[in-house]
Amino acid sequence: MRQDVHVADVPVLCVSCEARHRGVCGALEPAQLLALAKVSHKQNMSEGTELAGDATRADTYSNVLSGVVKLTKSLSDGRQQIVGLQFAPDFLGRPFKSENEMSASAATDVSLCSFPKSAVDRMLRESPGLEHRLLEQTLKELDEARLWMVTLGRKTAPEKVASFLLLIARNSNPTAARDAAAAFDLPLTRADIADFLGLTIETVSRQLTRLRADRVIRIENNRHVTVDSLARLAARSGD
Amino acid sequence: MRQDVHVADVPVLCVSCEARHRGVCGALEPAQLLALAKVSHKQNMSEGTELAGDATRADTYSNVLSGVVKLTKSLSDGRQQIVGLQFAPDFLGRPFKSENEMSASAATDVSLCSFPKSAVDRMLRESPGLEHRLLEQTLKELDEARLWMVTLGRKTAPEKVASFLLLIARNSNPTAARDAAAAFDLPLTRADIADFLGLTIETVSRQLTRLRADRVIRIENNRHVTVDSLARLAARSGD
DNA sequence: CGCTTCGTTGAAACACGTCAATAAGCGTGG
DNA sequence: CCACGCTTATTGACGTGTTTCAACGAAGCG
Repeated sequence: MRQDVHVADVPVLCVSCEARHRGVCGALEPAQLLALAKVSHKQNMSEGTELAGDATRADTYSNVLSGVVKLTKSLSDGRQQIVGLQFAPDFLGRPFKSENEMSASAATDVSLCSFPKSAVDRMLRESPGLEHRLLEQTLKELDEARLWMVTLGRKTAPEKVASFLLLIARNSNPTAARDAAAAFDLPLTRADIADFLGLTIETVSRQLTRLRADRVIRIENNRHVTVDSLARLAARSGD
Repeated sequence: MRQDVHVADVPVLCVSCEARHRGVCGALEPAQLLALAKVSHKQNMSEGTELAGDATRADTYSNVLSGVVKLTKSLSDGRQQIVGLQFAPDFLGRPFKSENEMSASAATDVSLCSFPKSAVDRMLRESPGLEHRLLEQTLKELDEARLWMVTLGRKTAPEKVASFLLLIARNSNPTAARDAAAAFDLPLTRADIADFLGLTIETVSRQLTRLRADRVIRIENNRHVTVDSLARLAARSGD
């Protein structure tokens, strides 16, 4: 049985919030949670909304409550690379810097819980537990980023697409067995997938049809993917 | 004037150590530094030494005092990707995990200051300042990793090689002006550069000779590089 | 029902990889 | 100091996976 704080102590906003358990808010004392809830607000953004621009002033942090946020970096001539995907209950924002160094936008419809940067920064100074949670998430993201660097640098197009599908499959059902089946909606358009994998739209499309022709996946309505054997998909992911 | 702790309070080992100023040790109280120094030891490793294997037990952390450490990940068929380079005074090791998830090896001759994992983990729990430093370094590494993802995913071979040279140039002289000249030794072999850029040795070599033919760089003894104008090099790096 | 966006498919171009030979650097020992 | 062998780097010719360019199809939306 989980020892939970008495519900009466928990702000309404936070009662059923995932971030209070698995996210950074879990590190806060009831009093702190209350203080933070007073200045935070939930907001729903629709697909495509720009949440933060590259090199713009960042004055809020957020928790992702649902949906997927993509972190993007661009070269001057317009080439883009998605450098991270944030799922619930990930924390969004770069502590200790006042400028964003990448742009964040809603890959799907998302709902966020946003806080003024200053309030969180203050708590960060007062509450080591919060900083600890943040360190753990940051280390997790660093691990993921480095893992993806292998995909970007050393995998072939077929392997890249398989790796991407596996990533989404695992994220949409973290507890699924290694050799189970899976079904999920792709949170990204073909263009986004291409930007995430360092490929072109056309190559992504070709690899998807190839996986479909080989009966590794089925696709309905362009977005819904069914995988009968994750193991068979994993066998094509290179690692 | 820097307010420094009286030298008498500082362990001999640490007196002239860069990590005490710019590295994580700067967060420690004199007493903690002393305690840590008792269980730490300096060691010199020659080029090529394996410092930590993928999926092996990690029981020490280290500070890089000099030289360059490369962090590598491999696919099952032997393809390799360097996912990070650590320079002095970077901290080496993955807190909160007992297994390494990548291999670390000495790209050049390196000297390290190593500590038992348990001792640092204890201090981490007691000293929020240490965890803060670690969070800042981790965030810095995450920024760098994501920046490099753009290089891996979206840049051409000529741009990749130019980006690499810029990275090394900036790291060997962080204060150099944007349009200054630079001269440095490459800390990596061509094979390592290829593994860092997601290219083959041959392509790296060709791009280097092309930069040389275009008089952007000069190379002596395969390792020593001279750049007359960093701006001209940067113009070829894509961003 | 047309318009627009998104995805698929094909043919051709090209950047990078592969394979193979040569050259250069470097430590070792005569 | 040069000869030798070994490793590392360069260069060339060729092959191919991915991109590019272009046309077409499908789905969403006013």
